[in-house]
Amino acid sequence: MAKEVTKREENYSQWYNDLALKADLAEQSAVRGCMVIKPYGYAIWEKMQGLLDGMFKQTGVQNAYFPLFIPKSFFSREAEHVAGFAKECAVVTHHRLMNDPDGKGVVVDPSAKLEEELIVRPTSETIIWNTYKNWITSWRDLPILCNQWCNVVRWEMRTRLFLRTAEFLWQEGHTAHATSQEAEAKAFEMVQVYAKFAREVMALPVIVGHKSPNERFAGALDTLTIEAMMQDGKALQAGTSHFLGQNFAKSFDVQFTNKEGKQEYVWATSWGVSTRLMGALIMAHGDDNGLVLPPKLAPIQVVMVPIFKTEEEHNAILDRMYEIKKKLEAMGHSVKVDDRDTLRPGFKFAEWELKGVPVRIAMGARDLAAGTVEVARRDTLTKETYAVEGIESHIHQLLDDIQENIYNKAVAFRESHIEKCDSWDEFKEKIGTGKFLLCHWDGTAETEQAIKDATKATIRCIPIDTCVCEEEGVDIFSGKPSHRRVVFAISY
RNA sequence: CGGGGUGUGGCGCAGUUGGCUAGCGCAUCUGGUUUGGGACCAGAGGGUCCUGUGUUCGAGUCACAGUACCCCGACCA
Repeated sequence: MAKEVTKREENYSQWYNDLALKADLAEQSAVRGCMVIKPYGYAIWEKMQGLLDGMFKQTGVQNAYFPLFIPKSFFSREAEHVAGFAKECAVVTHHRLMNDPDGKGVVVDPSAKLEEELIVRPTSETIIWNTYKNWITSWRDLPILCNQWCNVVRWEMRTRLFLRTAEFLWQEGHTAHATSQEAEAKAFEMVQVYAKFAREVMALPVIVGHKSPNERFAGALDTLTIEAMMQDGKALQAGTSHFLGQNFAKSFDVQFTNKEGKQEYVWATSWGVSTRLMGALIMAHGDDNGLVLPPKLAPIQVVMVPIFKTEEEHNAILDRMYEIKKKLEAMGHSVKVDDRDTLRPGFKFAEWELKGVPVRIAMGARDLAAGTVEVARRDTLTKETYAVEGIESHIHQLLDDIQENIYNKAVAFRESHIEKCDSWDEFKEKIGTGKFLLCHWDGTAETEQAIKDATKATIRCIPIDTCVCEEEGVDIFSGKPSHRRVVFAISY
């Protein structure tokens, strides 16, 4: 069958790659560093999109769309921002192809050189702020709360399926406010939206916190993040929300007349999550049998596999299954009846497990006679037999249980891989073993850099809600006084 | 861009000190038997051995160059 997924212990990278490819989520594209998201994988992304979008709208955010191409000159407006992105951009230099005069194929027409090069957006702050300039004149125009779902391109040196591809899908929210306080509050509100989504929908426990100055987004005054732990103990930044201050407003000269009639620069935020969340899902919940999807994101929540010997038997079982399907669908669940008569049940079981379907219902001749079904849950790989009568309410409850169990399992994993650490020797020893370490830090970039150089570990965040970290102590590296612990980890 | 590795039917691989008709497993197709955890038997189809140059009577195998991909760093959502 060659469908088995590599064991996690042997090579985590390989395991992850196999899982993403074999579970039918994606495949490597012919274009370097890019990926093809297959229908099954995209269905999961669509669910994420839909649920997130609903949450955004509840906070007053509206969707809009801005151009893919950004004139090169826009990037030179915000000095810090360009330093963060200029090195890894795809650049459009020509607008026409021609037949190769020397032979076959096509070449770039040298006469079609662009006056000014266009950059394929790596993020849209610049073009959006250039646009906002036209939208904002008075305090009455504020706030502007826009989000766009789009693709962006960053020419990364090394790519990794879902986690770091040259092109990826994401949403980027960009807001404009009259006051610093309002903008900061918005940045905070949005990171909390991400945390809620991660915890309640993705069943992914995350730590919310501030980034250290070193790890901040290029051009931001403050970056808020949700940090998740993968099953190898490494950290993954799953979403960010930035308080941009007046940096972009000043670069693009976006001023408004306030209530006192004075000109003032606008305050900004931006925030985003990407298809990297798909990577988080795979790495946080997957096991050696394949993907484990939280019911709220599973494109198929319940799969039904008939077990039969004859066509009559098959049809009889399918009839019963469609009845159950109808009831479950009426309750809002997505159900698939696997009526393929060319494959054996064992094959189907393995295949749906690989794809992470939360609940499987099997029904054979014995069940048909007894009025029962076999219900298997993906998260625990356990099976139980139930009466068909009233099965739908049981399944309904079971899906909730699975959602909760997957989350609890991930929380338990994280709790067992996170600890306080107050000794530098201990830190060096433990940080490489797949743990988050809560340590005192003196707040300086120098210390952070020194620790990174020595161990590759970075400050993932200065947590604000997950653990009690406000306490006096001394920096683990420098020995200087510190008022709180921060999260150190090796990251993706 | 540095260090390492790999390119052989759709996928995964073997191929000895260069040797005669390039193999194996999976997948595919046909027929039959099967069907409560990835079926079995029989038969069939499918290859510019990454590209180029060289060495040689003879290259999948050796040399050089190029190229693609993977892994480890630096960079990053």
